[in-house]
Amino acid sequence: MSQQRPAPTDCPLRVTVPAGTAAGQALRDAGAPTSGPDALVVARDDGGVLRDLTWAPGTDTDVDGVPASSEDGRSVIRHSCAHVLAQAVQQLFPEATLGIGPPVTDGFYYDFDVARPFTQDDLASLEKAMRRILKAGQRFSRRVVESVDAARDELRGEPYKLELVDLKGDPTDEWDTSEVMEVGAGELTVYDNVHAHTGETVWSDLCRGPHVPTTKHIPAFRLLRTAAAYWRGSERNPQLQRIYGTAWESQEALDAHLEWLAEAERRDHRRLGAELDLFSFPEEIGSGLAVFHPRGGVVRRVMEDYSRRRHEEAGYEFVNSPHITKAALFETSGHLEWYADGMYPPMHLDAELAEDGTVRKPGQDYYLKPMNCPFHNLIYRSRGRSYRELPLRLFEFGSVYRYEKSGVVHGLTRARGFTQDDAHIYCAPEQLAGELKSLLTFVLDLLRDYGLDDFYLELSTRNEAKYVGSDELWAEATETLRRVATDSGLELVPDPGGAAFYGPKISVQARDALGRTWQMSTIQLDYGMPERFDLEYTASDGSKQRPVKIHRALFGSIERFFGVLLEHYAGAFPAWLAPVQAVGIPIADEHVDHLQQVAKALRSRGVRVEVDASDERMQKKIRTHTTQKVPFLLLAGGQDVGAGAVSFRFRDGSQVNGVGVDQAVDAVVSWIARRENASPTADDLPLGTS
RNA sequence: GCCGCCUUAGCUCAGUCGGACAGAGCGGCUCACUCGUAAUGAGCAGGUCGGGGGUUCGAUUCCCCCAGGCGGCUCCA
Repeated sequence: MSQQRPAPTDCPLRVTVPAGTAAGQALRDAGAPTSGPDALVVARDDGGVLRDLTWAPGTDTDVDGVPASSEDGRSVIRHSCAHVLAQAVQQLFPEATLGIGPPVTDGFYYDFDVARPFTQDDLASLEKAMRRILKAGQRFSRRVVESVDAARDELRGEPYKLELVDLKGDPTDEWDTSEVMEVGAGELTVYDNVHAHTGETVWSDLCRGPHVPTTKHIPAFRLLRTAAAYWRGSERNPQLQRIYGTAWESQEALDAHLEWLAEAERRDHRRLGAELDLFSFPEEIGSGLAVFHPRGGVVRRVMEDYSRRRHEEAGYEFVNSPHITKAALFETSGHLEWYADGMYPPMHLDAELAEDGTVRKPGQDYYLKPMNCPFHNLIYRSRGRSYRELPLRLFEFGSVYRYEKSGVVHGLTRARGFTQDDAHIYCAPEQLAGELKSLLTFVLDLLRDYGLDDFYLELSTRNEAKYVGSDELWAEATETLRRVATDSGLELVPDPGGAAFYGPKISVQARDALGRTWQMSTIQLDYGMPERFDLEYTASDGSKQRPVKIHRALFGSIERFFGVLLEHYAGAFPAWLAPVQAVGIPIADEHVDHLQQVAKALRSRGVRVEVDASDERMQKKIRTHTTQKVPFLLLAGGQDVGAGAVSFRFRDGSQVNGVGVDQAVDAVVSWIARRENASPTADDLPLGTS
């Protein structure tokens, strides 16, 4: 079921390039491919820097050829393709000025300042113009600009490029120009696109490079969509018009990528949610607020039940807290100070006016909760705590509401109301490392039980503009998390500035069946909240001590996790989670009773089973329940009834006929009980024909 | 929040360059068929063309506002 993007290849070819010889020449002499998906597009020098193939080292240098089909090769193709796009845009829209045009994961974009936004039709004409450019075989020719002033002069019609030139000289600016591969590090370079025959420069762009030798080395591309984007990523800046595209080393690779995109669209949880009758977002309720239908509700309940059980086994205690609270609680926690923008506005209650209209009683602001943790602090504080109680692990499926900006709401994965599987662990400082370690193991094990098994970790560190607490505590907390993360042996990716205001966090990123990554669990360290709420415990020596708090969500949000699993499984949930686990399909009416008996036996053992007694034809029923992704279809006709048997049909179309009813029931029940995440097929269900 | 696009039956979508009873497939319901592994046939019902305002003799169609959605940007406790 898993479908991945076209895999990059790597077929390194290393040669020694003699001083003064072009790297491309040396590689060609060594027999490097010059056409096809493995054709070299650039070279990597012995310092790891990517160079144009025309680059000629000053001394003898070892270089690697970089094939088009490698990750680096693809990036270069995409970057060059972005240039071709920009050239096409300025051909068709001469007034357009240029922003930046870097390669990104699976593609590239280029930003333009244009009089009117691009339309779909524009994309079609731009693709046409780009094909003409590719066909013309323009050469990408690197040129070092003598001075910053010369560059300014050359770029006088390009205000955004000028800004980049000026920024380059300003090391205090936080905008990293190298990241977007636009302006060179030590010097300013321009790439001229040179006509294949006349040698005339057709178009130029300020750019670090490197680039493919000629536009013929961009074998396949597609423009995908248009969007607006703020210049240099800040909403204080003007919005430019961005065009996204993708480019690949071959038509086949492009086609595979487009097919991957189409598969992602087919799996979109919003689409599957409607098709499988799982949930919806009624307009009447409001943006980002879902209702779960019976079938979605079952899946959710099973997900939650299993999680509950595992948490109980791991020493968690279950608590509950209300959805709204007076403002004071979020003043204490700091939410109103730091995150009021993300909260629904308050309800003002209980105010009373006197006869003359003056306020007699001021009233209170009540807020919908965006987080559960302040409530759990109150539970902790409800009585004195002993060190013997620690770690105290409080767990809640807590519904929270966050006023997400209208443009970011997205199905179940970014909602305004959702349920966190939220736990807060209060422990003594010396328990912290051990608790974090077992916590990470617990989290990963549980995610694996739901069928996700490809992880990496992200360490989010302090956002200097938004934090509370002392430097020492942050440093200590961050170091502790880093150690636990490193010890896990998983890949660790830094996320500077990504922490919440009260502490650093580790997040578990999971890759799904399409290779996409999702942030799942978060483990957050918090010294600040215990202080704000003045939480204490009595230590063994009778002294009062401050506990450390760990915030931890495993699914993150139930809704989001539901959406991720739905896409991961393309709607074909594992049998233990499937809303309907088995459907009985009679060949004719006279076989219904037999299947009702089978269904009764299954139901008595906890299986969610239905019998389709409608007067559709059997073939139609098979189709219906296959498209509904039911894992076990149990057919019965005259032969089965006569033999006291049923015939299995699975999602993949495989079948096992004439299985005795007892054996069939046992097989289904045990498959579900084992929580097998694969779809059952004739091959892996142990069924003998009776 | 910002930019662009979109909203026609439960779902997916035609259609109306401002003019006649707004169409199809799927789904639903009814009837017939009783069938061995992905769509049996026939009939019926179902739409204030997202909501409000404006322009016009006339608006589903043009304009404005609002809501909801989509793609991005920004944001993301």
